[in-house]
Amino acid sequence: MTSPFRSAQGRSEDRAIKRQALLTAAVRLFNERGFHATSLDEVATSVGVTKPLVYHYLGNKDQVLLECVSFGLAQLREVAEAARAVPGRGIDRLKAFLRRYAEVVMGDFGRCVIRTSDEMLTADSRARFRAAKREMDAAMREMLEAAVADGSVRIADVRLTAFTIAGALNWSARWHNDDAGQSRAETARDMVDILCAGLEPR
Amino acid sequence: MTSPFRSAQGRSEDRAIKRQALLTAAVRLFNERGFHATSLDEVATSVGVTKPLVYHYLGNKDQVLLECVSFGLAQLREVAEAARAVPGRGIDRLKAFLRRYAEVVMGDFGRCVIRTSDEMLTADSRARFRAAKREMDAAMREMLEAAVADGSVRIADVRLTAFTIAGALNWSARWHNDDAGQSRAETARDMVDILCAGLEPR
DNA sequence: ATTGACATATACTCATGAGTAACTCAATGA
DNA sequence: TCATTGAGTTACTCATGAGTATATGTCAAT
Repeated sequence: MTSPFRSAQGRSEDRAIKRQALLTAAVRLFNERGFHATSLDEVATSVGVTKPLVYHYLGNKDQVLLECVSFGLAQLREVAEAARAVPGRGIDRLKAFLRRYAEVVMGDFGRCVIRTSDEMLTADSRARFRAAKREMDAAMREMLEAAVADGSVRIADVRLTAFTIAGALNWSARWHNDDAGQSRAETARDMVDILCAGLEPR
Repeated sequence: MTSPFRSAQGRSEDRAIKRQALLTAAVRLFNERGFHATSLDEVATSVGVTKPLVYHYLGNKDQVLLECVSFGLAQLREVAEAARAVPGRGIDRLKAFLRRYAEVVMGDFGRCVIRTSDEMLTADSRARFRAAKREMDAAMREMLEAAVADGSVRIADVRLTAFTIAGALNWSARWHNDDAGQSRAETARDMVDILCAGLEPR
């Protein structure tokens, strides 16, 4: 039982929870209807509050979107981080990375990263968005190169292979449906197997 | 030299040319700035005319977009048609199809197909758009199944493989740049090799 | 009790962009 | 030569949605 008199900390936790609820509502609507077709009014209403509150917690529409994609990109960064610690050969780390990458991309914030294209953001936010995406791309290439280096895969063109694999996984953000067919984890596993079948040396 | 007195046919050719010019201008801007961020005013101005003329030739904004994606999907349909006539094993037809598919997807109208998501269209147009996309998906699966049938590839899950390959190729619509790096044809060829390496039986 | 900080709402402003009415002008055809 | 048609324009209407000014209530600390 918590006391009804919330401490300063309690209040700021409260605020963080509300913030997150608003952010999640926003990202869901963005994914469902598209960013431009979603008004902040709708975001607010979907949580039972009014628009100015969205500005209070999250700022203007551009900032809301930036926050959503930043969150998604942070999840992807964590996935890369975690994959580096996986034991085994390069390809094992790579596969672990790709699987978890795909799982994130099928989630709310990951989907938003994929569906958001640069022109939706202001010049400022756009620069940060692109930088974070480049970082992910670099992480993917590094992992490919490490696997090449330890001989667990054979790759002619790392850059193109990275784009190809990323594209295949990213696209699941468009078609995967949680309520039908395989789960995210199953889908991710199978896609990764399909993609990596051609990488292992014969 | 054509006569300055254009015949009825000449005039309707003229009209078709102008129509196409407007459509191309529209698709380029949609790709560059995004559909919602592009006004029909800008489309008109980019060709040196005024907005009502766009309505005169192409109809409302939804119809313009539908026309763009229909054109892109028609190109893809042609590609599928042509690939069926390619001689050789199933995998040869498949590879020919995928290469040309990728090339289309890196072009103006193909890119627009990829970048357009359902919610941008009215319910009516959306239905037609989805139907055409399903048709393409079916074509891709058919080609995979044919290659499985004649033993030139081994595939565990045709549906998922189709999504995976399509995703990898579709994504090039997002990153490929005509003015830098490899040409469309080179890029397409190399992506297809990467993707098919894992399909051929060992 | 009083003050101040924060949460939340009402009720606006303002810009933008879709879509249209209505006009002009030129060529075509009877 | 006059009527018709189609190309193209100007100058609007109208809805929507981003963003804000300002009011109100509520809690916590003094």
